[in-house]
Amino acid sequence: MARGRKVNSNGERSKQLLREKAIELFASNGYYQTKISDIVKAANVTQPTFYLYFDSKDSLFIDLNEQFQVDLFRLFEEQPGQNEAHFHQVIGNLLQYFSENPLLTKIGLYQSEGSYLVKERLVEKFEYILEKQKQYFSKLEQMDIHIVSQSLVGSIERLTFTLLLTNKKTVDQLTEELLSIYFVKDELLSYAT
Amino acid sequence: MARGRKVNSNGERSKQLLREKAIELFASNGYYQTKISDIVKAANVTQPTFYLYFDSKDSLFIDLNEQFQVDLFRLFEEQPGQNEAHFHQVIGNLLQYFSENPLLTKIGLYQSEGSYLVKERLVEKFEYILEKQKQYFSKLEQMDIHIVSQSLVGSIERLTFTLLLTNKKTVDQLTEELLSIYFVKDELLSYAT
Amino acid sequence: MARGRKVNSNGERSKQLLREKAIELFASNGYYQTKISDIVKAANVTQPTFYLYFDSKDSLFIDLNEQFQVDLFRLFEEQPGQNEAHFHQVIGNLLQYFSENPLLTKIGLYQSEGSYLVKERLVEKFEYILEKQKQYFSKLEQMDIHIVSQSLVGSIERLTFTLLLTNKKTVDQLTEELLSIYFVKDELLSYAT
Amino acid sequence: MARGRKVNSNGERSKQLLREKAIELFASNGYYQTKISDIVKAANVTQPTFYLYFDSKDSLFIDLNEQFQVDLFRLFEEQPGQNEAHFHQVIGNLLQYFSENPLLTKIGLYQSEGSYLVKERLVEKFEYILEKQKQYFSKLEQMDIHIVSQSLVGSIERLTFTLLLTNKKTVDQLTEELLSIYFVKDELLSYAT
DNA sequence: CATGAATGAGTATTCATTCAT
DNA sequence: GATGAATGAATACTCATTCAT
Repeated sequence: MARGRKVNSNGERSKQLLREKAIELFASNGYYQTKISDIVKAANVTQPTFYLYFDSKDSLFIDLNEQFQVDLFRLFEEQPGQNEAHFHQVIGNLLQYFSENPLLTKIGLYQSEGSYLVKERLVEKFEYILEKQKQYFSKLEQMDIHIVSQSLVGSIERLTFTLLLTNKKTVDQLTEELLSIYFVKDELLSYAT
Repeated sequence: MARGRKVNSNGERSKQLLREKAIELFASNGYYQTKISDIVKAANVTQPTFYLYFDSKDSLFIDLNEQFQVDLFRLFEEQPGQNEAHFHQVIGNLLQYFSENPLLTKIGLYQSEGSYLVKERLVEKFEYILEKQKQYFSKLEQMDIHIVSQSLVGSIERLTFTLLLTNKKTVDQLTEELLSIYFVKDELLSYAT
Repeated sequence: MARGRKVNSNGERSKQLLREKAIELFASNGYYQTKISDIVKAANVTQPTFYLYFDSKDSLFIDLNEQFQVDLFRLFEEQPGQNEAHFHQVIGNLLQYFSENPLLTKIGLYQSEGSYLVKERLVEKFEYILEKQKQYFSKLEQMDIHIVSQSLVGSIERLTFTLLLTNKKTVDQLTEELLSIYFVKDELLSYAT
Repeated sequence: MARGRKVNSNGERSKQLLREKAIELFASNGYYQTKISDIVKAANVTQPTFYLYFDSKDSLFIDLNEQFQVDLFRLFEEQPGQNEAHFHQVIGNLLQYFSENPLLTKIGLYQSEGSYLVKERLVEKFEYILEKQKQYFSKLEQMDIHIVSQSLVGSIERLTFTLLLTNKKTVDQLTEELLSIYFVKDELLSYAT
């Protein structure tokens, strides 16, 4: 191919394309098995073009992770009222975001070596919320909130990857199921007896 | 310079040593960031020695994973009686094994790209057991067994890595907690009401 | 994004600016460590603009060297009279030029791979002059004119870079000193005895 | 070529060969125009072999320069007696070393960016010696020792490259000539009168 | 049994240069 | 006159693997 500018080329578009292809490849193959050469091949440009828009393979990966984290924790900021409905909403929002951003989620929650930090932060968020919800769910009172939070994050992670991102279950289905595992309301429990 | 067999050297010992060092390094650094040169350095032998005992980096890694899987699923074979105590025991056995084999567990459940297969198999095992236990836990009847199993595996994985392998909680503590999250017995529920 | 001619832009000015920045950078960092991107960044234009005025990095560098050489050897053309004062003047002129064009001097005498040719030509010039001055300096008669010329060029080069271009000594000081090293007049020598 | 050890191969020999070829290439082409690929081609090995023995292109270059400097300044340590003959000897030793190590000299005195430091140190050495020799050479008394030293180093450098390393003049010839330029003894001067 | 020595095949990154606008 | 966008060709360096001893 001749050197120089392509006909109809547009920088922002190229950058976006590279970013998208990188997300796809990182998500499915992981960091180490995704080569710059793969990314540029997928975007139909040459290697120097990659470096026109990104500093390095590493910095791009970090960028993607940061975007994921910013998006994710913004979900916790919108606090409506600390009532019993809150939990339902938080989990729903999380799953909704994962479902809308499956590739970024795979990267940020799976592939990244820093994903454990994200999950730790999630655990903290849940602990905070659970503490406040104790009153509504008597079951919680006899349990270790920290352990429950960790378990919950584990559940969310797994359900997301195996059932949500594979489109086997919907956000709503999983939200309901998670709630009924973790937050059987007292009244509900009584029905069982 | 001197070459050939070291004094006091012993094939089986070298192999074992290499294997141990490989496990340590794979567990803490992952597959891609563990180099053969690191392994042999840690075992104090040279690179060709590695190939004397293992076919390749990859095959050793696969070996380790297979060992983990064999160990793991043997735990499910010892079926005492399909009573209600069974579940408690299965989870206890699993956590016990993880706790006794932390490095192999990290490799087989985390670092390996094939770990998702292991977890799928775990899910199946749990589904099978859960189906049988339905009678003892009325709560289960209204839930999707597959989802519960997936969630349970997620919980186990996370609690194992964050609380068990870090020695923050004991096998018993986590087993209890897991049971009370997932299998509140009917009688227990009635206490809450 | 906006493209095309800048307001207030002027071709000759851009070319001059690029040239100046190139001289600065080549002088301080050398040929290989000066990138086109550095030059255009310093001149606040884009890379294609560079190629609007210069054929290539190499050709610009060659240009600069040629300018240096033309300037330099023009100094030898103005031959007033072949008297004993001539030498003093030639050296003074040289140092004066170096002092007034420090960057070009660094490039033409140091950084360029062709600088050895310049110095060879300088040596020849000095040989020619020295030959004629032999009569005035008996000391020269017993010496190898070629070697003395080479040595003189070495001295000039070094004193220029370490003392003249660093402003530690003036043109006059160095001229005097060089003359007293190389051309102790016979009368002066006799004073010493 | 097949992988693995070559017949009759010997590490020390390979390293030495690489070093020699590197010296040759750095000396004639300079740092930037000498590629690792050139060096290994000349030594008839592959690129990884280079890294078996050297850390990097840069570190090898630095190594060579350090060797040169150590060698060089060792010459100043053997101080026989601080008499008038000393100077003659020091210059002779220097030129002798240069003549015996032409390639390393080219690298250490020319090609290296740190060569200016070496020359500064040489200047200091000469200043020190000159100061002590003042008594023997009345000519020196009226001159600036620092300038004379700088000039001397310039002369030595130039004569070395143009006449000594090209085998146009011998160590002795150049030593004599340098001495007669810089250190016409008082008695000698009187002959001229 | 084990080592010293070497290599094939990558792999990220850089830089001068060029085309389309 | 000048820019945005892109590329060809390097280039240093790495790593798993293998041969000869």
